[in-house]
Amino acid sequence: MQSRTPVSRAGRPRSAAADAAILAATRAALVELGWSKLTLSDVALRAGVAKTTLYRRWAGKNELVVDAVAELFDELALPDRGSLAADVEGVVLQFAAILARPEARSGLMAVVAEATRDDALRERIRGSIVERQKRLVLAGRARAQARGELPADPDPERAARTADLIFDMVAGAVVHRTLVSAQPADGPWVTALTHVLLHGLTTPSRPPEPDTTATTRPTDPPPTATSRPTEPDTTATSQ
Amino acid sequence: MQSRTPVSRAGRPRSAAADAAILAATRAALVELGWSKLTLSDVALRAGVAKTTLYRRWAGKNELVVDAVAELFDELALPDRGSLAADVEGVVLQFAAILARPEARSGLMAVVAEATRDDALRERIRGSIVERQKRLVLAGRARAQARGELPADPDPERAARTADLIFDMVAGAVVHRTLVSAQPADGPWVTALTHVLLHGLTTPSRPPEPDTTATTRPTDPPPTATSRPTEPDTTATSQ
DNA sequence: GGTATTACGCTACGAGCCGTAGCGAAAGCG
DNA sequence: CGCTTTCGCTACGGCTCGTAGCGTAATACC
Repeated sequence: MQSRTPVSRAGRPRSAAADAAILAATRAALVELGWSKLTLSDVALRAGVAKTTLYRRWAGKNELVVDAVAELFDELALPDRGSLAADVEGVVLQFAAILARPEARSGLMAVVAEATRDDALRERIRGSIVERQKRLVLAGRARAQARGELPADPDPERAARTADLIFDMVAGAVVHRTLVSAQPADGPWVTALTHVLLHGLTTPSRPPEPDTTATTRPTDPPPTATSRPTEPDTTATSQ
Repeated sequence: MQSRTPVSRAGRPRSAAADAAILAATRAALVELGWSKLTLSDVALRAGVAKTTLYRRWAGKNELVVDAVAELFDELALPDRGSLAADVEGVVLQFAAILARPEARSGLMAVVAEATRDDALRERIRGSIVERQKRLVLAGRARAQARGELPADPDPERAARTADLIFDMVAGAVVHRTLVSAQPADGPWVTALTHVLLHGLTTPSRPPEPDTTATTRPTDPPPTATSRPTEPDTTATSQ
């Protein structure tokens, strides 16, 4: 992550256990305190190490949190559910489950925000998280093309752009739904997302569901579980 | 925003000019310093007001930045370009232009990150920014349905969910593209996004070069010369 | 086993920001 | 003209930051 051991140098080696303890303590602190109230002194205390040890390994809060959050996304895997739509839904649900965890929510968005003014940090995020998970898109596309569900794209560069687009759409939608709209990315929502992604808005929803009532009505996902918290907000200032 | 004036109370009224100066100063500070290094003392200095005045109007950094950023999004408008695809592209390009501004980038994501641990702040964001701009989705859908480009949805609740989904997909994709992938949401990209949104991945966008000019008409930008903004980066990972 | 080298824990420190309190003065309202 | 509220200013305790210095612990090399 932050230390690549070129060869074994002389002297006392760094404790790998301390690394794990620090990253775990960082996630715990993110859960309890969130980004802005998280202090490195507190993380050091939780991890049972000295504050100076933290500064010897990470340049600051940003880099530490990136590494702590990146570990969360390594558990993503591409299931084989038999169809492209099912595969997409499976991955999106996994991604949503990770984003439902508070340490991922506050940590990820905060470092992304910081990365807008720090090129090195942004590259760290891209290398540690984004590029590492783009494999899911590539594998899913390849499998779907093998199944004949997606047209093969002979142009490799164009295919790369499409993969980037898919990643931005899927990851962005889940993040926005979870963090901004503050609603769960649950089964029905993921189904609707997948449908738009594969067939677009102009194609009516899937026809299964030998209905009980509708004639023209395309089936729709069951009603969402959680209702919306409609909180009045005073907005008055324009300019 | 933070104070709704029920009626004109007695006493010296708050300076509206100070409000504008403070919000402008906040945006300027966001550009120069970013979120984490922004201090309220600095904002007060830039705005030419006392620090205590800031605290009399806003509870803290979070609320101040939300209001400062919210003003940026009020300039969004739905153009009438004659077709749904063109309308969508127009709005998305406007949104991308706003997100290209550094004060929007760092400020918006930072408050979203903070909102993960602050329900009141999240509602403030939703009320001040998100819900206020969802009108674009509703208006665009209505116009497209009037044109016959989209099927009308008789179920209002289902229509609302679809509008939410569209908003999450579009806003999320632009945000992810701009802030995480760190690539411009420019014309070609927006065109591809719009195509997937309307027709899905299973519909091939442009056949691999059947003839000279593409068949699909409205606003068809050339395939572009694949600008790769690969930026050099140190990624000097630690000792 | 001895020595060099590095990591670690601990303490202490100046610097900066936070958020609040108190004061006198200024600016509208009736 | 009083009354009420805001404004600018100063000051303050409290907190966190990031670094320096020191003695100690753990390993590699000879």
